[in-house]
Amino acid sequence: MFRSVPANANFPQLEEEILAFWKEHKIYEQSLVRRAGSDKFVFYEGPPTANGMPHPGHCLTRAMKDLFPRYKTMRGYLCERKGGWDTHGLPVEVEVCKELGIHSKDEIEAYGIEPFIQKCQQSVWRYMQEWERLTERLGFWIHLDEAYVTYHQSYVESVWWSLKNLFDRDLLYQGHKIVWWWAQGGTALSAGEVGQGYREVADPSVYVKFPLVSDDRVKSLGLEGASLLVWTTTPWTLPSNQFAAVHPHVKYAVVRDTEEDQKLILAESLVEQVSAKVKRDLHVEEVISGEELIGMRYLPPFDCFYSAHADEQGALPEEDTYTIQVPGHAGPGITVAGKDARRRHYKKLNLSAEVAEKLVEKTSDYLAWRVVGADFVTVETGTGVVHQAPAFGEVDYEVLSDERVLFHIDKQPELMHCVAPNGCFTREAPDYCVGRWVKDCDRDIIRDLKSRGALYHQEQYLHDYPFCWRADEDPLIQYPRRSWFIRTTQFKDRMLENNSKINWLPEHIKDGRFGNFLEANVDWALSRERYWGTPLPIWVCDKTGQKEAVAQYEELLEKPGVQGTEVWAEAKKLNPELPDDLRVHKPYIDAITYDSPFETGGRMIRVTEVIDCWYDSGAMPFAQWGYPHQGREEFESQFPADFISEALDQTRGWFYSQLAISTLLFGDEKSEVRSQESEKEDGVAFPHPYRNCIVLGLMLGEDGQKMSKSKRNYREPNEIFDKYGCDALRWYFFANQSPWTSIRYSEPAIKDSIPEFLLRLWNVYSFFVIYGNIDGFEPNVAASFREANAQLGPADFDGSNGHRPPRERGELDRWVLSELNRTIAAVIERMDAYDNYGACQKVNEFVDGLSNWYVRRSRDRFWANDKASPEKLDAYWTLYECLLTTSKLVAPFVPFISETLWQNLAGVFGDSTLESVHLCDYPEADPKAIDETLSERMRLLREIASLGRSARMNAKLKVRQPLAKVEVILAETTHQKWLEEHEELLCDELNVKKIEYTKDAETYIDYLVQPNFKRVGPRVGKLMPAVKKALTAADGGELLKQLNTNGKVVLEIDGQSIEFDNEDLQVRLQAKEGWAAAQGPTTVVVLSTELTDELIREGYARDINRQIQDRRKQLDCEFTDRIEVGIVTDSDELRKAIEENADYIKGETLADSILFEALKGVEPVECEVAGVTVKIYVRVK
RNA sequence: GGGCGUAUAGCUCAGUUGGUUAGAGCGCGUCGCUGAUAACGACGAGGUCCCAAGUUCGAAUCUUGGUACGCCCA
Repeated sequence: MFRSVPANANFPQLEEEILAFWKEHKIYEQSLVRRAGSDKFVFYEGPPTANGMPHPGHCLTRAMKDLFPRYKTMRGYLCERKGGWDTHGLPVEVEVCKELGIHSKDEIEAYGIEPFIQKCQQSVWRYMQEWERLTERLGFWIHLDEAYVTYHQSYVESVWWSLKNLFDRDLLYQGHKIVWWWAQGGTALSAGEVGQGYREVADPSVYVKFPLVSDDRVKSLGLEGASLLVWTTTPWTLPSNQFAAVHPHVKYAVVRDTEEDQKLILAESLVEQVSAKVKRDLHVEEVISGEELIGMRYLPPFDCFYSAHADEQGALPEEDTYTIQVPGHAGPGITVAGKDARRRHYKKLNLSAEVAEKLVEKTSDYLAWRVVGADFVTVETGTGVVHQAPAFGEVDYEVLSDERVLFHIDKQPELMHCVAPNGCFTREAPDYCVGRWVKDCDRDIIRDLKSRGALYHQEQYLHDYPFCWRADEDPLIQYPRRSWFIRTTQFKDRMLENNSKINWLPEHIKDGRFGNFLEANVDWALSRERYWGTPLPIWVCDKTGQKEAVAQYEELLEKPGVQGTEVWAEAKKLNPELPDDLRVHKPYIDAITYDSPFETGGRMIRVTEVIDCWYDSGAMPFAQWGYPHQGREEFESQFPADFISEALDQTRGWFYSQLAISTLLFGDEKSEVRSQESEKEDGVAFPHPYRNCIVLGLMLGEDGQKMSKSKRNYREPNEIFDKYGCDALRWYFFANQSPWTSIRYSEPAIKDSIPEFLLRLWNVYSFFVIYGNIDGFEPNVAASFREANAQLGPADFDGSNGHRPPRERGELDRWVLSELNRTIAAVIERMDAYDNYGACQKVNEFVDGLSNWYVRRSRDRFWANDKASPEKLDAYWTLYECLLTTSKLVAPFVPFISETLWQNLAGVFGDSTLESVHLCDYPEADPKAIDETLSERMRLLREIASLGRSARMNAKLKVRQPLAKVEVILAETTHQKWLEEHEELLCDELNVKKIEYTKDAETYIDYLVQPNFKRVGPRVGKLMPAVKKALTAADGGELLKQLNTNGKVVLEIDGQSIEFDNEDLQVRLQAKEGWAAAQGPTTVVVLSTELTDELIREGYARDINRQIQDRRKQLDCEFTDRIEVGIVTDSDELRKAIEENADYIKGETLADSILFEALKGVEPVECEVAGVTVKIYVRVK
């Protein structure tokens, strides 16, 4: 006996039971043990941060991360799943600050870095339990107890190792980063913070003359005495000017201002605008292309640095590439682009060959105060000539960086500026500015320019400008900070190559968002002037400034003259609870110093910075194992990942950090680690660190807006689990849309998963169990296998009692088994392509067919009285196999309901079967079971039935009314004979007496012959419309006749004779007016609507039958209760109908007798049948 | 301002290499079934495939330009 199935499935409750079962029986662990030694399928968990509550978006990610490992495990792979937590970074600090009610770095330091760090460490786990519970409840199988944690010492040391590797290869360097700077508070602001502080303000906007230096080139172009007209909205940055930028492909006009008798250079398209502003005529004398201006020198408006450096030149390398030695490093040195760098730079700017050639061939150039080309220059406002102060603009700084790489590394343009970190001018600035807040000096600077005649025009300019979000009177400025960088740009090509081998889903990420991002790669600004993060493991000599990197805490302790370890020791003594991992963090690590190897008496002191927490996450492929200090074997066997999946926002986050780090560390011949992939014959180590990546869309709230707690536009995941269950949620994620569409959270849609799929499957299962139990269908008695751990594949039942091989079973059984196997094949094909959506559609179609065709058409067999009839047993065995296999098929998608099914259906075998469906192998399609012809035939049969119903509907003839016959016209008669053999089924389905396949179809229909566009189109090209017209105009029946006798049709079209064979033509059928008919593309069904009295009476009998059944239900009859019926009616016709069909009614309703009188002591029901009122009495015996 | 994506039925979404009746579910309407039954099924109505131009014998699909929305960056 199967366990009886509850009438109302309570999915959430069933799921809780399954969860308990999994836990108790360690099913996940067992699923791994079973695959020990199998090929690996490597999955990486992108670490979430547990310092916020999980929301439905996280459910999607975690469900997707669960699906493929489960699938691959069932397919025979060993897929270990190590959890992970991201723990460092600014968001954690911000949380703690909120809690402490403090903001600035000063306040943090006043509070004390030590307690602050400790608070950060605790805060990281605040919502840990919620996350763990969510993970478990979702059925996400992953090892949480062995999760990697980014602040753990082993993890930190692994990161250190990688950084030392980069440092030693000179891939880690110090440079400037332009940040949004709150000068009054002395701190940089994150993008998020800056974003909060924008408001509209009016700033002075000035047009300033930069006179050209009269060298030969300027003279030869007749530009002597001309000035560049430069525009800026930040006058205070003018003293720090280093370059003027033009767009190479913008036309610049040389204009004469007659009033001033002065030549000016500005973008041609802006001449009119500027002229209107200054209310003067500007006479265009000449127009030249921007690229011709490149390289011209000018006098900057202030002489803060000019006199001292104006004549300085740097060498432009003549070699394509050259090698430099890294100070303090032995070895071959590193290769740097020389002339190649210039070629690349000018190519990017799209310069004409001639100009580019000249620039590339130059051997030296001035370091500053030159015109440079830049493609960001626009001609919407200003003058088209842009003042460049690289210290105070990120874009400007990039110009400087670009310029630097053109020069020989010995002497490159340096960053020049005259503003201190407190936002006040330094002594290099003009006297009247020194020591004053920069913005306060704008007016004096303008006055100065005016007095010297350098100012051309001035106005107010309205724009959005950021202010500090906690001191809203303080404008932010962009300001350079010393920062550590990783030379990722040197690896751009390798990263692109690596990227090109990754299978991105959706595909457009590869060359779109991610590819573009890689193309625009800039060096990774690694350091953060913060507290809670992996400390940058670089120690600096206080005498010489020389540096070295350290890869391990142990290594540090072994340094000569090491001091400062007592700081940690004391803290630990004071508070023994302190996690040991903190010793590699600030402030303890900062205390550790040692003797300098570079100069006697020097001390090595750690730099103060921590690193970007994205680096932590990107280091996860090796750091999760503590590699290389430990876990070497694990890393090597778990790299690269076969599969990862995160949301779109990780493109510049985890997807990038992993790829960059992996390419830098393992992407080059010199790197010590070779991935498994590199053993392959082509020697290419790519792709790593991941081969397949599903990029999930962002999940929006119910209103289409971003999910937010305050808007309450989504439900807590737990509410969904409790209400609908997690299978419903999972199925909604997997089966409703491709995973990369940004999906709008929709509670009704989640709810719909239940009737649409889960309940449908459940009902079939429940049907099977109910009747299987009634009939005593017991596969355990019949089964011949005795092997332990059986998975109940089809072969296991061969030779069982009452079990016949499918080929001996009826057609419907063979059909559903064929569909089952086709589905298996399709699902595997889709899932191997990481297409869960396609797979789910296939599953859904099958379950629908199983429920709405197989079970429905098999009811008679299940209800047959003879419990031992072979047909009945066939039905049970077939349905049993379908359900068992389906439970395996859907196990990765809906792990709970599938487990419930399995445990009951396979449970009858006790210990000889696997105790969980998740331990089973995924089903394999049996090609022998697939019968495509049968599939096609059944599809046609169902289509005819559907058309028949449609025709009935149109003729308003309900199915309960029997009809004499229907006629079916097929355009394509291949399967007609087969269909004729299934007349009974169709008759039953459509409630008609006879089906006829009409020969002289033209009574009912017209033939419409159309070309097969796909075939004929390429052949006839432009004649296509004429062909279509000719075929439509011709007599379709005639064409068909020709086609049937000659195998071809020849038509004369536009003077050309064109031949069509069978496949070139498509025949459509069009029902003629006046018939109760319905048409499909190739089929028409016509009803014979004439009703005889006899047929009408049979319809009445069916109505009566229905009323009695209804009464049975009202009376809560058992399926097997027998009854007595009394019917009271005035209608002779109805009485006759009942008499004629008494056997039918008795059989259907289990009535022993039908009397035409009231039954004593029985409450009648009144209803209307045949247009008259009838009283029906039902007595249960 | 730049990059990427999205736009298809009232709603949520599919739509293969361009091929001539554009699909599903929900909702709505009509009906059926009544031994899966507080379920279930069938049938139907519902579409300017965002707009415009182009390529093509043929465009939801390809190209260009717009519009709206979203994300990322500035």
